Amino acid sequence: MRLGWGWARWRALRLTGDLRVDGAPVPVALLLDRAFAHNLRTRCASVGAFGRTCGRRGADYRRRVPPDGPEHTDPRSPQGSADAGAARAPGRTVLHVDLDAFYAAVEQRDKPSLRGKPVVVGGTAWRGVVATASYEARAFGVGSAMPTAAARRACPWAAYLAPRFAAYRTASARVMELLADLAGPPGLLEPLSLDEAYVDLSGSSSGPDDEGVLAAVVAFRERVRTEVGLTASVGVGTSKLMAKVASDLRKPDALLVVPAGAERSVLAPLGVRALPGVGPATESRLAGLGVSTVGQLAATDERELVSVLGRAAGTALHAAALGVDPRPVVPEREAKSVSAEETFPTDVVDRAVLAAELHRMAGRVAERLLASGVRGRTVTVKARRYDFTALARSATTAGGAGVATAEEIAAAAAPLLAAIDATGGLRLLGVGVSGLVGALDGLDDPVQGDLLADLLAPSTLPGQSAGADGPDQTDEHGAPADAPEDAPDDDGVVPPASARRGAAAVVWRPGQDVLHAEHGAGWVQGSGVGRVTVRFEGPRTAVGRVRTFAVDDPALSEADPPVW
DNA sequence: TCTGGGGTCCTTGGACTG
DNA sequence: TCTGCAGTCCAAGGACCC
Repeated sequence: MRLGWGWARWRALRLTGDLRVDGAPVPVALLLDRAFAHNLRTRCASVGAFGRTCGRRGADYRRRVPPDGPEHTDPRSPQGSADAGAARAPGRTVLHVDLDAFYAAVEQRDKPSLRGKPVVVGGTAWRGVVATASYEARAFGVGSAMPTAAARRACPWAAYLAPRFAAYRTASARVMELLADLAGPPGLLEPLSLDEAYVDLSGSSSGPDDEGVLAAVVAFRERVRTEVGLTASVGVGTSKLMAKVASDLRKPDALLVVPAGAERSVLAPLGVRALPGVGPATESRLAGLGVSTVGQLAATDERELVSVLGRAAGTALHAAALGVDPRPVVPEREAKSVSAEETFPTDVVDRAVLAAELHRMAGRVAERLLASGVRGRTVTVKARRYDFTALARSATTAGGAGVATAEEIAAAAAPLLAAIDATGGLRLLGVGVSGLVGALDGLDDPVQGDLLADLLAPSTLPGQSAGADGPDQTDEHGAPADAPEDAPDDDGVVPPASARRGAAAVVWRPGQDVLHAEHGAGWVQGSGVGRVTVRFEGPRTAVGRVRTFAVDDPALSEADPPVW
């Protein structure tokens, strides 16, 4: 790694130049804050060796890159991004944030005795896999999706823990709040999971290596460290693809910037698995074409890729290999399906037992559908046989009503289960609902009466209603979570911070319909009588719906006092 | 050796419809 | 009335992600 470096004014060690990846020079800007720079010096003999500390993924990545590396045509100077940044046109600035070994890191944070020791979070039953392994455990070859039994053989002295999702959700929510602060009014925030998110800062920057952006990201990482007690890897680039690749490239606890114009030269030496969407099957097919690196993929005729991978994957992968990814950062994404499934401790043959399990899981699905205010048109029963073969049977309900209750789901699923051959036993059974339609869909404004009345009811006011079913409202120390800084809502209106968070139990009664959202968080926003936005959030963040209604009711306009 | 749970998206092929 | 065709919907399965 040939680098120039210096302490930037935001208290970070800034390294710029060519990162040599198995012989191929890759221009990058790498920002290390003080704490990580210290770790780097103490853990590694040289900067060039620090990939060694990154665990299994780093080792896999190196194996996939051929020793001679692909052709490299980067015209940039070793001085790197800053010079180049001044010469190019403004482009998108996208961040990918990934909390390092998230579940295990939360456990180590909350249980000091586990710090510095191998920790494995996942299924602790005989049939289970690893959800997350701490980096100390990864050093022994334990990785995600590995069977728990295999992990125990590889690292028997690790602490094996069952997941504590409530703690993870609390930590994730706090990090997302910090990210929302980072994004600011012009930025877009797209959570992907509890531990990952994209942020689009295009509106506030001139490019990925804009100094203002980098200072803000360094400050964000410091807040994650001090306020949440976790570390985050951040990639910054001109697209989701480049941001994601950058954050994966040097985790954990690193900030890697790919300047505009450097996309192809950064991607070219990487193995094809570095591209999101390339798994074992696609990697194998590409190997059949003699393609093992992204550079080779970029040089492959797109028609050949389409013939092997299909139209969508072929064209998308070819574009990705060229560093092209136009996907926008989308702040609001509605879930498209809700499902529940379970692997039995031992294979089940008894039809009555299977039916009872199916009904129980239908109840779990129904709870989440109701909490999110949606119904589903298609019911799918999924099974895995004793020999691990998987199959699914689905049916779409006639008419537009769909299903939502446990009884409706179970009734639709029963004939699908009956069509499944359970001879020899099933090891897994699941039921899901897709083709979701919101209970609020198709209704015209204005909404009268009960909706707003319920929103204004004391039990729904933020800070007054955190019931047992509400979301976690405390930080990791049990103290009340801070409200985020005031920020304009959709209409540019700034409601009081104290009114923006709450565990609202929203009940809506337009006509005969009743929508309960008390199983999730009802996040109430508003700018006064006349407009109310309700964000329904289910038990999983993936299930969320937002609707805005104009409220046209003279009686309500006299509500005393308006909440905000 | 053993392989979770909850998702998304895509492809393929058949049925249906105009 | 029959056939061909294109478009759409649906079912099933595969691949991938975290």
